[in-house]
Parts: sequence; structure tokens; C-alpha cells
Amino acid sequence: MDMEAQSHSEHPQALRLWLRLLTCTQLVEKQVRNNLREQFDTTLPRFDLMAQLQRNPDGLKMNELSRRMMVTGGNVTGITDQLVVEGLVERMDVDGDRRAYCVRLTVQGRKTFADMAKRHEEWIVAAFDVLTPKELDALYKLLGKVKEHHHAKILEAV
Amino acid sequence: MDMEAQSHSEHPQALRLWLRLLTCTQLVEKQVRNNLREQFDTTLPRFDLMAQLQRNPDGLKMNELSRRMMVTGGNVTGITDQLVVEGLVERMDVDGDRRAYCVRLTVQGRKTFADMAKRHEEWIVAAFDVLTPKELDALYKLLGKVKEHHHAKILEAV
DNA sequence: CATATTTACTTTAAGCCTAAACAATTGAAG
DNA sequence: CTTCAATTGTTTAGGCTTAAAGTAAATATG
Repeated sequence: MDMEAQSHSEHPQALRLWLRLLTCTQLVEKQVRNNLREQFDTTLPRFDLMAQLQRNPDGLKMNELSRRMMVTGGNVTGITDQLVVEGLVERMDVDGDRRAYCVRLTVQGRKTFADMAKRHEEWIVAAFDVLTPKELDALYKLLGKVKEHHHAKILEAV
Repeated sequence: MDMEAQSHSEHPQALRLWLRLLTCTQLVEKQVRNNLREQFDTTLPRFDLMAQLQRNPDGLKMNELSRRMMVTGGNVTGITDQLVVEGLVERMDVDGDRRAYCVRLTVQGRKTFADMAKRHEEWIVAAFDVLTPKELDALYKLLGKVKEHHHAKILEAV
């Protein structure tokens, strides 16, 4: 029994798809959150922020983190504060712009993230291992159309 | 530029798929949240709770709402409190169990929800109208496999 | 240079969400 | 009946998230 279990039959296919998309995402996401909490005593937002920094070893400015993570700047401030207290990231001054910070993983942060990322990948692979490589690819491409469509509509509105 | 834009090429296909699934869900969800706020001055959790009650005109107990919405009981308490203050739902006593409440839409709640649901359906249809009916169905079925797989793993763990 | 606008980040208030602890009731077992 | 366990719902503390307002610095414009 979950959110989509009772969608009315007269609902258009798009609505049923949306509920199922939401259900799938939430199932996987809840699993990841639980695992991060139980196995590493951390949270998904902190993991996501560190993942961005891992991909950008020279560091990122707060607004770049905000854009990449698709969350507000105030949110990045709070998560970064926590990670600084935990000693996993550091704020570095930016030459030539005293307004900005450059956020980087610390040595400890890189080590900690590497451990988490390894397990995280296993969880994700397990979540989708019911699909064949062909199905995985088909799903990826279909979602790509949805994503591009959304992007196009945003531009059109401007 | 979003969360999946920089996933490393050596990442397995499952990881790339997960990031894209998350991105798509967040794009649509953010749009729905914004529309609900701007056009109806309400939130997605309140809309979701009312949607459950709309499908169950005789009302639902708190724990049934919790299960269907896939959130904790404490969360349902908070959202219900808000909707009661707004006059959109009411708590009814349950005969024979003085612990439980039965939550129902009020007359005003049914009217308000009907307006919102109409617009909500339009937003969702628009979000996926880039897909043909065949593609919609294919996506629905692929996600169904993922969902059932997850369900099966939960049972297996017991 | 001086003013005005934009940019980068933080703070605040409010709501969502969870896990854990709590209170009250029900039901089961002796 | 009595006691113990399970169920139902709430409360609490802490973290995430946003929109909006605020601060400080950079930049554009006259």
C-alpha cells in the first residue's frame, strides 16, 4: 500500500506515471537515507554536497554548489556549516573577490567520502539490478526526454 | 547544470540512471510545489493528504494516512493539525476505539480540493506531454519493475 | 569619482520530516 | 481480574528546505 496504489482508473496515464515515478524515487531515496544514517551517521544532503566537491577537487563557490545541487543558497550555507564543524570541508578565501568562498574537501573529507561513495554505489546498483542493461538504457533515455522537455519549457517561458 | 550533469563516465549505468531519475522527479516536484503555493497558497504535503481523503470519502485513520503517504505518524499529526485550522478536514471519533481518529474532508475541503486537483492534473499532463502514449506506457512498466523489485527485497529481508 | 545596481552569501521565520520517547487505550494470557 | 504486550496517536529535538530580507563587496554608469 503506497501513494499510487489507489489512483483512479479514469486518471490519465500521465498522472499514474507521475505517482509511480514519485514512489520509485522515494523508495530508493529512503533506503539511501537510512543506510547513510545507520552506516555512516550522516545525511543525504551532506553526502550530495561532498559528492559535488569530490568531482571538483579545486573546490566550488557557494553559488556553484547551490546551482549544481538545485537548492537555495541559504540551504548550502547550513549544510556547509555542519560539514565544517565535522572537519570534512573547509571554506577558502577567493583571490580577488572578498564576498565569495571556495569550499573544498579536507583530507579527512576525501577519505570519508571515498568510503561512503563505494557503499552508495552498491546500494544504487542493487536498487536497479532487476533491469537488464537494455532496460536500464531505455529508462535512461525516456527520462532524458522528460528532462529536456522541462528544460525547453523553462527557456520558452523567458 | 544540475546534479547529474557531471557524473563521471566510469560510473555504472545504474548510478547515472539514479541521478537522472532524481533530477526528473525534483524538476516536476518543484514545479508542482511552486504552482500550489502561487495559485492556491498551499503545500504539496497538504495536497497529498487531501488527495488520500478524496479517494476515501468515509475518512481514514491517522495510521492509514501515514501508511498511504509513506511518512511517519508524527508528520501526519502536524499536517492534519494545519488542515483542521484551515477548516479543510475534521477529526471524527471512532466507535469502539477511543485511541483513534477518523479524518475526513469537510464540505469546504472537498470543494477546495476539486479546484486544485483539476489544475494539478493539467500540470502533470504538461510535464509528460513530450512522451507518446507508447513511451508513457513503457516508462510506466519499467518503473513498475523497479518498484516490485524493491518490494520483493523488503519481504526477503524479513 | 560617486551613485546605483548586481552579485555572493547569510540570516530569519515558517513548514516539512524523522526517530525516539511518551501517553492512553486495547487486547491477550494467565 | 490482572498483568503484560501491542496499537494509536502525540510530542520533542534536530535537521532539511524555502522565500524573503539583510549585509557586504564588486561592478556598471554617468
